[in-house]
Amino acid sequence: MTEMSSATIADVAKRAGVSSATVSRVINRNYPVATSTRERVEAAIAELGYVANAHARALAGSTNRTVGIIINDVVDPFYAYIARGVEREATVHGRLCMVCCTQGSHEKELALIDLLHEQRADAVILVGGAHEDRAYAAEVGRRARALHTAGSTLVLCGRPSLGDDVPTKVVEYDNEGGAFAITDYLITQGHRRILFLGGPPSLSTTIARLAGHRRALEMRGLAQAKELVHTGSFNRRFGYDKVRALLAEGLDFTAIFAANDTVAAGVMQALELAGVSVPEEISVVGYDDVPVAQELRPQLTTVRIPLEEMGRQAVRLALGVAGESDYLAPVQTTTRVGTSIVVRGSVAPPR
Amino acid sequence: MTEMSSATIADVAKRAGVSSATVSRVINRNYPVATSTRERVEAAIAELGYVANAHARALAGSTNRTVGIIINDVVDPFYAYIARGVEREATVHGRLCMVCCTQGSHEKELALIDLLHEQRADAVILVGGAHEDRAYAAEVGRRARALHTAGSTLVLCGRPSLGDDVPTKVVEYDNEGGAFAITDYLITQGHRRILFLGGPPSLSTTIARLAGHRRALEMRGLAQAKELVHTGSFNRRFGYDKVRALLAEGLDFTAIFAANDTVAAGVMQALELAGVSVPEEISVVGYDDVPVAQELRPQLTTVRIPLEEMGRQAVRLALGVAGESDYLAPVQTTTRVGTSIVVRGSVAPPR
DNA sequence: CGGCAGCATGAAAGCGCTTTCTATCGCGCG
DNA sequence: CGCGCGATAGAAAGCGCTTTCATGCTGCCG
Repeated sequence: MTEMSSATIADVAKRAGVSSATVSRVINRNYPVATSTRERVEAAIAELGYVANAHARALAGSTNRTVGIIINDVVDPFYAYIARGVEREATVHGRLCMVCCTQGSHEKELALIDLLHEQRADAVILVGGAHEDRAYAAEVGRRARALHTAGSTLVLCGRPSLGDDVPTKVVEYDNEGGAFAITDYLITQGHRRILFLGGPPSLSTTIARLAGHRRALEMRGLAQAKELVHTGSFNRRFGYDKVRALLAEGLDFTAIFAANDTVAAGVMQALELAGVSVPEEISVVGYDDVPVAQELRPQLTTVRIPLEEMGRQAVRLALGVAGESDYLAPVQTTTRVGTSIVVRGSVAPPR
Repeated sequence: MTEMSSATIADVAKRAGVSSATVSRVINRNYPVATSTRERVEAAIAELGYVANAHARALAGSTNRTVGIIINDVVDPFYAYIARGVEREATVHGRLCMVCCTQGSHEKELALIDLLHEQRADAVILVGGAHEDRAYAAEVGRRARALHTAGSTLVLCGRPSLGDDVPTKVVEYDNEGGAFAITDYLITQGHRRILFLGGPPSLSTTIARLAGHRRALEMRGLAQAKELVHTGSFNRRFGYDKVRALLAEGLDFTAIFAANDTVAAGVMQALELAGVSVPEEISVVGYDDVPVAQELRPQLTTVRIPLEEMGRQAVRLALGVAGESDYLAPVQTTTRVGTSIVVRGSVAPPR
């Protein structure tokens, strides 16, 4: 309590009158130690306020008992829910969780993978859609291999695989299917002219959602009007601005499929301001089912993604936790979770 | 790339035909190395895909270049914004950020402080109000001392100091002042019977907000009606249920001061359902100014806390980043950030 | 009563780095 | 021409732990 630097295992050993090996065994409970000795050691630990040094441990042993997660932004609920799943599942497996944010920068993302590798994280979980970019993908691939060589795992969570020759694990959700389902829902409600709004055009997430949307239109024999697709970004502002502009220019549509709930919130605000009632005049749907969907009035019909579950799956996959009956199966490398529509009050048949 | 375990500094040294000391110096740039040698070493590093081992480094050197933050829940915006500040400021100072969640459990919180201590984090930041509990406070104090002894720092962020004899640093916000200000605002608008709703009664946060509320009432010479104070919890459900109940029982009030924005959201929902218009019939205010405040209709008048800034300050304080001109001042140990009212549309004079 | 399981403990070799402390080389200066 | 010094590089000692291997001891069987 009074010394300026922490007690080491050797200090504890001296105080308890044993060797450091014995102290280590008491701490790790991985080897029989006489009860009396154990008690003496435990007393010494308490008296000295000894706290093990995780680095020395990681160096001597092998694993650091840590998992890393790389996301865009902790404040964004989409990422926050996944992070929560990762954190909780990591805790279940006795791991600490290092959360890193890229703020959307590829460079930072790559640097963070390296940093987490240096920390010898048991797993590095990369969350969120990826932009199409060969050079970038190659860099990620290189790091996946390095991690693999070092006995760790890169998990892609919510983005497509890098190919069979890159040693990653992946947790997917049915992005395309959700978009298909909700578009089809809109169509069965009678909508024919549906505005697709938002999402960075080169992001895998946007591409998949748009693909599902188009497939539904095609299946119902509807033409895909070019003027009805406006990609851009995932923020609220985009939804707001775009709807105001499109309304002003008099574009004809009866429903809006916002690429995510945040965009939908902007859309609803613009509609409110323009005096357009939802769902009577215009129907609106979103994607993700984050809390804002339930704050909106009317509440938003959207596609639910089991975000927290994805986070949990990512760490299970990485840590190789056995699934149901796969003790003979090859190591599992991909998990896919489903999406589902959540019907609330923002959709009605067109007038 | 093909070997199964990672390359070490010794491998790099051998490949470059130098000693490991030289490799270390090339990596750390903290000692002159001839250009030709440097280039040879760098080439070897690239060829081998060498990645430093942060544990060996932390063990040999001293700091782990890591800060830990302990919060209730990543998904809660109150914590998420603080976490964002911590993460960003940590990044600025070249630190990695370990985020841990307690889910409200004291035991888990204490265990996490220990875990972060084991990881030799440069700082451990404990976020959020604290329950009054002497035994618990003593445990936290013990850990603060242990951390201090080990050369690290425990930072209390948004909770009161443990006393001068406990070596912590603290980042406060003017909790009481914000509550005072917003209550006074309500009073100057003409409200006399203000319902105070929510917040765990033994939580420091609730206590401070309630104190500010009471001080404002007193200052205006208003009696504090006992039936107008209902503490409980910080969740939406509480606000919803309580308002429904109180409305049913016919309690007389013209404004509601929700202990935080989340409770206010529940309050607004209950009011909406009961057909009570806000702010015409009842005015509502909240606390925190998290995003939901702007989603509500009408938008919520509330107290803004510079959450992200608090997170940043916590890191700066812990890392001892020099403030303005304090190179002669004693080490700074407390920072206090202000709160301010944000006026939106949820308040009007009573009828 | 001797010897040999078998349990409890200790000694010591690393784990992969950083960092003194030395050693070497070439050169300028007296 | 010899000496000392600056500029580089290497040797080696840890950092605090885990783990293998060796050892001492108790006690039981023959």
